[in-house]
Amino acid sequence: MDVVSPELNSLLPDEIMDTEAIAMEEELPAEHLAAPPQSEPEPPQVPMETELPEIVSLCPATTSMQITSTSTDAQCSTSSGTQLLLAPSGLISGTTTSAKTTGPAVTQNLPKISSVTVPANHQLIINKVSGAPAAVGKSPVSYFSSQFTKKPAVSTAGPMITKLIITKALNNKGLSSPASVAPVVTGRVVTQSTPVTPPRNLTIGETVSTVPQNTSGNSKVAISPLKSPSKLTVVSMASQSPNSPQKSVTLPLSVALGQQILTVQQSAATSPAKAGTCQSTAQTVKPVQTVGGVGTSQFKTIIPLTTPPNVQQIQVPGSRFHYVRLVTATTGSSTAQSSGSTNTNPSIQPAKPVMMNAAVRMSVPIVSAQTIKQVVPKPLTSAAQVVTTSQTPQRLIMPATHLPQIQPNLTSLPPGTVLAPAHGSGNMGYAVLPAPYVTQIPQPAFVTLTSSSTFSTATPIQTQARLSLNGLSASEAASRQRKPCNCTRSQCLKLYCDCFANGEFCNNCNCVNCFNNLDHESERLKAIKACLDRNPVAFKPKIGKGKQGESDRRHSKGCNCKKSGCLKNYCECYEAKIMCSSMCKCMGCKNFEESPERKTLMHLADAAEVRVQQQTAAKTKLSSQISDLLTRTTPAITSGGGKLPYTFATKEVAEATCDCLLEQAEQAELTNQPQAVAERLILEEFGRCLRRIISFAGKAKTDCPINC
DNA sequence: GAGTTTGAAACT
DNA sequence: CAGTTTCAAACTC
Repeated sequence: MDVVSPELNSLLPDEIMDTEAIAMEEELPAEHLAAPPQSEPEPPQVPMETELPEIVSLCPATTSMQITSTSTDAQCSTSSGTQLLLAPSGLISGTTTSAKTTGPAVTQNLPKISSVTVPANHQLIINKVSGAPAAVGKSPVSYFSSQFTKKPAVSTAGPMITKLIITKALNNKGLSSPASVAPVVTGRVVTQSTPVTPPRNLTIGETVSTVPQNTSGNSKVAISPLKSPSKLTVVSMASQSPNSPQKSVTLPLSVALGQQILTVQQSAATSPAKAGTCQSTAQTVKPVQTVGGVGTSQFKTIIPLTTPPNVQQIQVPGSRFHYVRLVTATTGSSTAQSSGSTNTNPSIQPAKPVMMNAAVRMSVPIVSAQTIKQVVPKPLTSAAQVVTTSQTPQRLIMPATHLPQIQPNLTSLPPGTVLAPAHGSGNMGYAVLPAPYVTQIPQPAFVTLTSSSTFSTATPIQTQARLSLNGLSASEAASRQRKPCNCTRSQCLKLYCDCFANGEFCNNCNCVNCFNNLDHESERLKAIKACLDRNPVAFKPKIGKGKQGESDRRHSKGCNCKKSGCLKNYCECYEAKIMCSSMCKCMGCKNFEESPERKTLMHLADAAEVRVQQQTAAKTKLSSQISDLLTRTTPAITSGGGKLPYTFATKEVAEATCDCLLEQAEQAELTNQPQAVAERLILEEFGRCLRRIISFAGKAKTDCPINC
């Protein structure tokens, strides 16, 4: 599968990138769109992902549109009749049957879609379908359905841009394990389009095993068009014919989630011939986990959930992530959720049962956008295994119960919002995790994605990608992890709480009576809903990212400072390192371009930063000098079997040591350390110098046994 | 670390 | 929508 490089992706038109510019649901007339050319024969298999010469965006105003992919190289195939159901919000689900299969909660009231990538040789027809799934929301739901229709392949040259989508049809029905969960991964897919070139770097190994049951491939893909993720790409729509034996698919998918890029590879015990095709199969889903990487990186964990038969979701956290949803097709009769029942669009067919079982791990280190690195295979053995490692910011996907109520506001949820199926009830439930203020909060993150089928021994491939986040380098992002909150009264369920506001569970915080955790999911959901009721964009990033870079960043709402002059961190603009704008209602603002106070502050900050860098460099240099001197100095004095240690304390070494001590003293002074602390630091530094000298002395002794 | 200041969020 | 209160972070001592 070919994916477009991040650079190319960044060049995409804003219309495509900016989901806000695309209003789907609300702006569209209620009337149905023309029925998709359902009659048009579908090839048994449809390329799962294609290279598109151009990016297709779904325009809100259009009642009916047809998107055609002219690219070749389709790698994934879907069975005929495969449809994409596009939730207004940009969630996209594919199904071969009807709107029934569409998870109501997912497709409902999600107004924006940025773009869709259609399998090569196929046309994507998008229709608006009115009618609310009975079980779903309070208000009638209108949504769009799309259908892939085969189209003549057109060869294309040069890099193509493909937008994200990872899809998997899931269905628990017929599976032995009711608790199985279908993992859903979503994100922007970025692939490099060289047809021949295998996907690089990030890979999600996904093994899929088919089930003999009636599991014609139905795959739904729910994609959140959240702001940043504006680029949405439907990558895979796979369906497998019911009769086809177990087919496996090795399917590389590149997925860029927000700024994060990762390549997804599906592999199944399949014949090579089948490679490159995406097949939806009955699968049981393994718990999905995202594992955070190292050090400061942020990792997220998805906890295995019991899910309702047809809905599986996974969220890939991380700021610019969109929630992706893998929806299991339901058996036509039972589940049928409502969306189908009310559907007036004749083109929509009942969904076929699909089951899926997979474990997914994602590893997406965020670093440089241009850099995509390494793939490290890491098999997952236990379906129930929940992996998580590191320390800090964790993002958990957890079961929730009342999401339908929140659904209408899904579009307001920030990237990274987590939707997870609820336990028990047949109703769709989600845990909603709003994402961070993207532009404000660095998200050092390593997300590991791995998916493997339960029945397959194929080794999942773990990949990593490094992408820049909000213009921050990896080190910056890592160094600016969110602070633990100290909430005492809000139960961490109000926007006062940074954790909550950023869509994260409290972890290692100092809060009191915290409800922002797995144990209080219902309260948390209510709180989220309340926040969204008050402000539909409560979880959206406050600082918009300018098209041209940082200079265009501005506070969406503006500050309201009165006493701080907007030159303290009380001011959200100043805190975000942006200048106040006309949006602000501040008084006595000094946070503007020509402000002398601001310039002074900036200079001081710069000077301080330079100072720190100089000190670090000086210390490093001195250390290296000491080491160098110790290695080069060869005193003539020897004793017995070797040189006496003190003979290494030459004048140069002594001077360098003194420099180190002075440097340490200076640092202590600069940081206003008490004298006692300063003395201790100096002594410790001296100890380190001595150890180094002794170490080299010992080394020299052993290194030159002849002379010594 | 305790107390104060500040402005966003929440409430009326 | 404006005024007030609540809240937690930022800041000061």
